Amino acid sequence: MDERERGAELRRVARERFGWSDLGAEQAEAMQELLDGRDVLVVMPTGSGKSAIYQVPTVLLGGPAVVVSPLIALQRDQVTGLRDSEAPDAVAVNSAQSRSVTDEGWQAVEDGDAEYLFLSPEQLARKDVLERLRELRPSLFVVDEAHCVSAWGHDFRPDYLTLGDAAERLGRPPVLALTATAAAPVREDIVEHLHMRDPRLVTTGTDRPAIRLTVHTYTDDPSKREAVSRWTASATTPGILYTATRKDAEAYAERLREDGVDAEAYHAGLKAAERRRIQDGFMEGAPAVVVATSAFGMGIDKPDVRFVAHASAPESLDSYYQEVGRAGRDGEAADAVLFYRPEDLGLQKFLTSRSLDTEALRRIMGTLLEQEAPQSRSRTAELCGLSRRKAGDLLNLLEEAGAMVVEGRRRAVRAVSGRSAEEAAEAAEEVFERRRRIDRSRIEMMRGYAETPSCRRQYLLGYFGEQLDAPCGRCDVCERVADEPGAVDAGRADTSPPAGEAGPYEPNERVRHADWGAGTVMHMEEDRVVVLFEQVGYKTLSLSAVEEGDLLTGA
DNA sequence: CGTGTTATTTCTAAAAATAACACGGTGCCTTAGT
Repeated sequence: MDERERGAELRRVARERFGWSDLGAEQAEAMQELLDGRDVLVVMPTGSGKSAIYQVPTVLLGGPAVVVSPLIALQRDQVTGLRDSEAPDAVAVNSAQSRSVTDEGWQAVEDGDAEYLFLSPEQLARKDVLERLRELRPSLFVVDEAHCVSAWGHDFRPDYLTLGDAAERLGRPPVLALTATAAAPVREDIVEHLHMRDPRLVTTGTDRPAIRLTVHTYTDDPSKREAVSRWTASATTPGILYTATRKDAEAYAERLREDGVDAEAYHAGLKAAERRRIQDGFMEGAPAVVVATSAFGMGIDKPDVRFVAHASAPESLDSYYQEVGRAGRDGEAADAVLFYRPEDLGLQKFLTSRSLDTEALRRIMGTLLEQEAPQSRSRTAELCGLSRRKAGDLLNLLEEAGAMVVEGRRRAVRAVSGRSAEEAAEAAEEVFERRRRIDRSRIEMMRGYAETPSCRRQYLLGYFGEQLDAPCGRCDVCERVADEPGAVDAGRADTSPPAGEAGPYEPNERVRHADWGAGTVMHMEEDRVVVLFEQVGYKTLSLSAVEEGDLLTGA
């Protein structure tokens, strides 16, 4: 079958089985690549049909799709959605349903009655689950919300980092990673840890022009709180107000209710039933405002959210834009407002600062070096007297440092010879330090967005590796410039280098810094340049200082 | 890292300043006992 026939076949299945009359160019392209057996990384906004990209090819490939999904609630929604359609059925395997439901699910997939199997990364860390999956000969390995690999894998949910091994143990079908937003370091994390091979990148672009971007800056906490409450109380609903803590979520919700707003707090400290009630209610229109920590939002595809406000800044622009992206999916105007106080970033610094047990790291490496044959991860943990969880974290670091490899169908771990435990541990510490530097620099980019004197959308898109040639005209900076007396180009915050007069650096250009090594230019402003360095993360440099010291050279 | 609460101190007994301390986000899973 040539490419054209396959395209027609894809469209026929999409129409007849799923009721989709047409496929987007990017959707079709990604599906074709999968049918050709290639790995694909898809970066597309939620609501643009990312799920279709695996659902349609699965029908043609003749084997079930294994779909990794971060939340059980999300799995449930997806399974229900597929059951209610003409499309093939789906089942989930997780701890929240009874044993018999899970057994029936497995049976349905084994009998060919269901084509999609949803599970969490934790399920895929289980030997029995992997073996059962391998016998199913899956045709696709799909990782939904793939930014979780990067956002959660390094600490919160370490099993995200071993998904690449899981894919290999179940027969290594083509790997598809799906996410709405992913800046360069996040994409690299995804590709590396899912062991993607020469992946095709398919993206529709990150910009959401209908969302108006605004930042309000405060010097003290009480006036910020007052402003947040007032703004939210008078905003067009439905909307989401994000807070940094559970306590703040409760406090703001209370205050808004006093002001007559139908608002409810949402965070991970609530009972599951309560969370479900609030989320379902919000989808139906009441409450009109959800005041939430970052626990709220994944999988929420409500078209008419009119605002996403932040009572304080999150730890990265990745998280910020992920949350902001829940506004205005219907394409109508929506607001993204950040209430900013520099001090708020202190909490984010705390939350992202994990510590490393260097003694345990040396112990586990020493144990690995003593082994004559490769051992399983859990056996290694046992030998060192560490929890499976902690040993897993350390092994992930050692693997990234190249001090340990995972081999064979059983994915046993083995030390790489030629280095002492001390040397290997130091290399792993360096990997850890590098990540910490990058985490810190991501916080600094959040600061940079809040404090930029130029167009916010240009800054934001530059962060995601995309270039917006002219200032957007739909952010507070652009609008402020338009209001200034003597504004020439009405409505444009044109602080970027004038067109035609090329600045010294171009976005995406590879550069090298005397101290920080190799990097990529992300964003240019009149007198500053933002560079993403491989070893130290994001840095904002003054152009005059760069030129004076000859700090950046082409690479 | 910053904030709010509690404990301690202080040019010596009532109040105020300072120091010490606790707290802060995201979800799987497991399994015994109602």
